[in-house]
Amino acid sequence: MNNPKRYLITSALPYANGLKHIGHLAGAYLPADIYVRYLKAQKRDVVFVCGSDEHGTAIPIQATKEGTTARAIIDKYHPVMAQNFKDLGIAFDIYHRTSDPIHHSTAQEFFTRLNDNGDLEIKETEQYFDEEANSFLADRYIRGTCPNCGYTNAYGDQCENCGKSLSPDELINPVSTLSGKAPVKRTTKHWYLPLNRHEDFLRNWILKEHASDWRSTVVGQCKSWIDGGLQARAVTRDLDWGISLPDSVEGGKGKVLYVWFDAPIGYISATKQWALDNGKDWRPYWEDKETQLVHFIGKDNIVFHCIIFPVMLKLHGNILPDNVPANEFLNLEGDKMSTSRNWKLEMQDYIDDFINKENGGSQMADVLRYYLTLIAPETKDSEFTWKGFQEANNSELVSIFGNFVNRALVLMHKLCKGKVPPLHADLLTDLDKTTIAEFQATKEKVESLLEQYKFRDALFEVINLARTGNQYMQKKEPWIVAKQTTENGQLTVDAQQSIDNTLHICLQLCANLAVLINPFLPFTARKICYLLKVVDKMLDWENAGKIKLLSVGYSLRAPELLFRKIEDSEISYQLEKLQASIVDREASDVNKEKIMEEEKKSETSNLKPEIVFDDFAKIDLRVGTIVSAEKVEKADKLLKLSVDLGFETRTIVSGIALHFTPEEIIGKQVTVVVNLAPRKMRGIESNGMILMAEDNAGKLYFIKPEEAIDRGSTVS
RNA sequence: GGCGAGGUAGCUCAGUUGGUUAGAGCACAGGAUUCAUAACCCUGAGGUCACGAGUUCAAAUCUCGUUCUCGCUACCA
Repeated sequence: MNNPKRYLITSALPYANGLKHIGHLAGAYLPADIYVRYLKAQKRDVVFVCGSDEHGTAIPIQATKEGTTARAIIDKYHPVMAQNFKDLGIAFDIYHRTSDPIHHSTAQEFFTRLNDNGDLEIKETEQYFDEEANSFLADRYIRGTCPNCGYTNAYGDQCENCGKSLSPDELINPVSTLSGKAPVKRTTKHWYLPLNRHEDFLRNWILKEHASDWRSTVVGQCKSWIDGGLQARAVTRDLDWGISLPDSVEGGKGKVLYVWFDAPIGYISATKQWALDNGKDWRPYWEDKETQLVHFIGKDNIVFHCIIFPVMLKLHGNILPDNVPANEFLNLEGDKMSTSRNWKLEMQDYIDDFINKENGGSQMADVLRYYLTLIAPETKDSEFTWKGFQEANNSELVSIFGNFVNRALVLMHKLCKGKVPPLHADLLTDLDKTTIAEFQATKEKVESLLEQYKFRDALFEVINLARTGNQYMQKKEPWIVAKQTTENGQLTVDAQQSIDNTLHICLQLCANLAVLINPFLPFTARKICYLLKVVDKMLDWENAGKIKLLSVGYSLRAPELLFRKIEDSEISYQLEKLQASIVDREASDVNKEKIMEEEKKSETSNLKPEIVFDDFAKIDLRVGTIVSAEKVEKADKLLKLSVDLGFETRTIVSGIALHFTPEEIIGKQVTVVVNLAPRKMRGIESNGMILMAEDNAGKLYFIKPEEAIDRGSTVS
């Protein structure tokens, strides 16, 4: 969109169940903030919204973990996250929260409109129900054995141990965390968003219209989803934490909006609240086609912001995003960042260790902003290393940028009496002119790159201008020129004029640097303004490229350093701290194992319901011998076995391929449930089930007779 | 297993529609300098563009295969 009337910029709503790390910052918040600061410096009409995502089942779960209420959890994390962003210079126009009444009403209205228009479908499904607690169970309230790694305490939506995402049906031996009992299946009614109806729209909109201006990772992932077949997606849940369905909806009692549905609507309600606070009208931002909507997110959020939310917006009659510049992931010191594995650098930790220290201050926020922009995962996963952080600071921010500003000010005080020297226009050399021309050239490059969301390259251009400044100063050598004195020790007129021109240009360059660096390093830009004794208004983007930002004869402040060096000791401290967190984690693993053991014990007292002998007798167990085994094609975990039971040889499909190779199990005797109803897996009919035992580590063992016995022997 | 993104100098990354000797910054080496935070400036070294075929006058770039990393997704009685 060329020259839109107004901009609406969003950053992914962080989930209010814990502190966020610098991967989140680099992915969704920092680039958005840079973009917004750039637009605002251009005096564009722009609103930057974000807020805490406070619904979903992880919140009450976290509450249980911390022994408190869901409300207390969000009230605890929301202000901390808001403060973290503020400390790091992320300047949202509003940092809202989805627990706010205005959000509840907005989300309910949104649902109602879609429902009234017939854009939702209602389906009845079976879901796990806890009879004792008299409640349907959200995925997170069901725990059981992970089918992937055998971890016995996996959640219904994801296994914390191996990270695999699950559905409750996949869990082995599911247990309700409310009562500790095994849940039962019960029918329930839910509203669905039929994405499948919108395939043509999505194909056209993403794969055609935005094939070239969206990032390839984003288009690729969307294509993958669309080609995979779009499914109707449940919009409601049986849960008590979240946004209730409107009372007017029949059969909606006890149900809430699924968090994925309400969260992005949070962008809208945040805009409403901002408008209320500022006496504005929120509607044009979401309804006028001349608004450019941009969502900044991490790659894990692509599907929601490019497929699901746009469908919702279209149905509801809102504008669609103009771009969704999703970032890839940021790794840390050679490994993926992960909250559960404790391998991370939280914003709070950085703030504590670098900003809120004696030698810290908000300049240190800019250092992090600088390095994260430098290594931003714009096209592929990238890596944060403490060594890289130190080098970026010491050899670029300190040595090139900070040093240029400092030497310009120091020389000015020494050679120009602390005042901005005049510019003798008739004496400008070619070098002076080309250097001045660089101001404007850099401005244009930065603009062009920022508008393509290429933040890393844009920042490089600014630093490069500082580098140009150093080169310029080196060639002009004002400190040498200052030695051209007359016999009585006075500086010659020529020499003074040369020095005047050189330093005038260097100082104007400093002012330009402040304007250009402002979107990236806002604290630094303001500090330069302070040193140059100009008001922040100078930072308006239209001033970039100009040579008349500072008035001749104006006296400036004594130089102060913009950045300090980061010592080796600070880096090694951080590395040790990171290593220590793993040790902690291992210690907590030991605890986890203890917990698991205790849970195992409690499982023995929490057995499955009692059955009578007849129930057991229904099961026909036989001993058989595996005569052949092969991997099932297109399945990682399945082996197709032929088992000789004496009276017949059967085909049985078993999910043990990750534990055993076909060769090593041929000839083994096994125990088989022979009267289990046949079931097709990956197109192959399985006629029975091999009995396996599983240890704490998730390792599988065959249940078999101590000595080889006749095939077909019964087991009872 | 399927799909998507990626693999380019020691490190972090660029390489537009295939077109001379593949680029930048940092780190490294040598030189110069001293206004400046042992900073700056100049010069240099460095890469079988993951691997193997193919198309072409010409391939980092296009096609096919192999392999590794990350993400999404399927199979688990």
